[in-house]
Amino acid sequence: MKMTMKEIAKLANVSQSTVSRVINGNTGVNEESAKRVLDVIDKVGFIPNKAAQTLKRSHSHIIGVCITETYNPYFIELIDQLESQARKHGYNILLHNSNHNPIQEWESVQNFISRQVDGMIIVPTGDYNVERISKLSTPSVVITQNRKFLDSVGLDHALAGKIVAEKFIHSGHKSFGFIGTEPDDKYFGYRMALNENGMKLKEENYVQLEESSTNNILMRRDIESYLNQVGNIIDFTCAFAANDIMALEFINAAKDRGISVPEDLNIIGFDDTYLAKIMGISSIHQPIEEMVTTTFELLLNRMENEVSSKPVQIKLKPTLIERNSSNLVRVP
Amino acid sequence: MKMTMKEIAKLANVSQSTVSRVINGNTGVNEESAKRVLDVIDKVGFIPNKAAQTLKRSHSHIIGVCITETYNPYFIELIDQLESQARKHGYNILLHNSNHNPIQEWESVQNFISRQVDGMIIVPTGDYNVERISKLSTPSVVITQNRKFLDSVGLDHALAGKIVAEKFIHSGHKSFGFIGTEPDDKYFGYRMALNENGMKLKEENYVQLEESSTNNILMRRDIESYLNQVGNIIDFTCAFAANDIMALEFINAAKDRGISVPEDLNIIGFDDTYLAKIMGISSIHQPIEEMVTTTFELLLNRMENEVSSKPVQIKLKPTLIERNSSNLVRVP
DNA sequence: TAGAAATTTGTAAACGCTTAAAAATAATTG
DNA sequence: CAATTATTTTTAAGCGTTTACAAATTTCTA
Repeated sequence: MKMTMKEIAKLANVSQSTVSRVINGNTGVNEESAKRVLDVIDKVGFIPNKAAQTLKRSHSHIIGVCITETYNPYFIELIDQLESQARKHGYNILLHNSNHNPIQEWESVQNFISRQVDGMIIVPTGDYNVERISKLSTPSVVITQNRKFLDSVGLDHALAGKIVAEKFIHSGHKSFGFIGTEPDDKYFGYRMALNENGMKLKEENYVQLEESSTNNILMRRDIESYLNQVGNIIDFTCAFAANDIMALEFINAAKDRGISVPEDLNIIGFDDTYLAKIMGISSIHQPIEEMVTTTFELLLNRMENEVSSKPVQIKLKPTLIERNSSNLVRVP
Repeated sequence: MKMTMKEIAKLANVSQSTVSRVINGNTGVNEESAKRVLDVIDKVGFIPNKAAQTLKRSHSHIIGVCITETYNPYFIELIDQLESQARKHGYNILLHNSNHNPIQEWESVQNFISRQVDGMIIVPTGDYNVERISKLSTPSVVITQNRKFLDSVGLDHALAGKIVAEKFIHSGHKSFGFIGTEPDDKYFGYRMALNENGMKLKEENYVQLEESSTNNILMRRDIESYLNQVGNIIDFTCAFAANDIMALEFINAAKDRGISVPEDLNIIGFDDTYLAKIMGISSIHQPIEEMVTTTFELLLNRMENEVSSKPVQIKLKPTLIERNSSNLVRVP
């Protein structure tokens, strides 16, 4: 049932190379024999073997994608964009999930190489592998904040922190919180902007979640334990959460203890996923479509033009989408 | 920089076939030459070309996965399981999204074939392509309710409907609603169980959403328009929603009009995604991990044993996870 | 209408690997 | 130690394409 070009050739009474020519756009093949070939092809249903094509042409039209998790809906929107834009450019996606594990990430990269991917798009687990990835001959771009070794596209997280800080200050808040895992650019940008405005982010107002609490049960547990620790008294009237899930979980946990949002507490999330949209949570918008478009521009450029210029770092501007959770009602 | 076996062979002073043997598990190759080869390999960093392997061995160790959408978080958990279980079995995932479009779905299948995938896992757009897929020589299994032409694994949706109906009846409800797109097995199972218990699902209590409202803005709009149509008077005290997003959106829309859940209205969703978990929505649990495990059992069996027995249909049992949204408080 | 030019077709090598079969080498045995 | 047998290595063909090059056919030109 699985046909090869050779058999098509025989059936159509032409040589294999003619069949090949017909398939790849007809250059210099007579109308009539082309038609004969096409007829045979669609009668017997021939589909060319891309493994052979890849071997011969030495490119696969596959792009390897490695992300770090799927729990955060942000990644889903990313996958979605990646898949559809790749298709638009004639590429397929080989999808891997590193689960934040650098070893798994490196294995994925090796796998990509062995599959002769034409390019890689990686949401890195950290800085562990980026340098050696940059040494590879396969072009890659990284979706994240600045990485010096590779083309990268990401959001200006520090600016995001600043925007949130200023929004809170402007609303009249005086005490501030932060909800997240390890301190990152968002956090530093936020804190710095507060300082610049004569405000302070107190140590004890950092609701720190375990890096590994990548699933909601653990995340909620971390939040509960914070709230217990402070005796259910939240010292801040507004907080910036490192992603929408955290924002939502915190809102829920607070609500269970009689603290309501936005009346007693303002919250701004991050990513602007559909979670935020559905639940009316203010959030920093990540322009995912634009990020992916840019990613492909960089990648296709390297792939098609074999350029080996200095890596370029693209930082997109965050915007604050205001919804109900940061509507000052009576807080300060 | 990209090495081939030939070059490794030269560097290690052996023939190509020896290199090949070393790579594929050493059978009948002398310790010493094996070591020499291995040394060269890890010095120069050789990674075998899988396109060539695929061509020669005529299998790719790739499984093609085609889903219908990514908006519903259910699919994400599915992708996640699919990817990790595939990897566990030594396969990679080529991911496509048909966006509910049968034409795109068929293109994906063709693409899979041309890439010599060893198997396909498909969440079908409907019945459009299943028959011709079953005619292909590549084994496939479909994740959905019963399909006669292919191995399939899915939940017993009718039973899910029945479980929900009985739960509502048992709680003392007298008037029932349904929120979903087109009528499906869930709906029929729900309605039938109601009838069997002397209850009725009124036509006007079917909150019908557009099939295409696959993104939240449209879904919310459909709900709003239903509520406006009935003058904000909801005639039912409990409703079964075809997925968790619909459940959540309906709860939010109702809440905005002063109808609160579970006090005035009980809601049970479907899929038991993390949305339901985070928001405390009762939901019919889809045992995704088990579904995927079963899927791989079926697929690997066909792939490895080349069996061509009758397609088997596996129907898993749904379970109701009760949370706050169906806690009877004062409704009937 | 012969010869040149243009078009169409076919032949064969190559892409990087695996593997059956042949060849070379080493180990065993009477 | 020659003959067998067992082990290790190499040779070469082939997987299904693409493509440079040569060969054949058609079309044009004087």
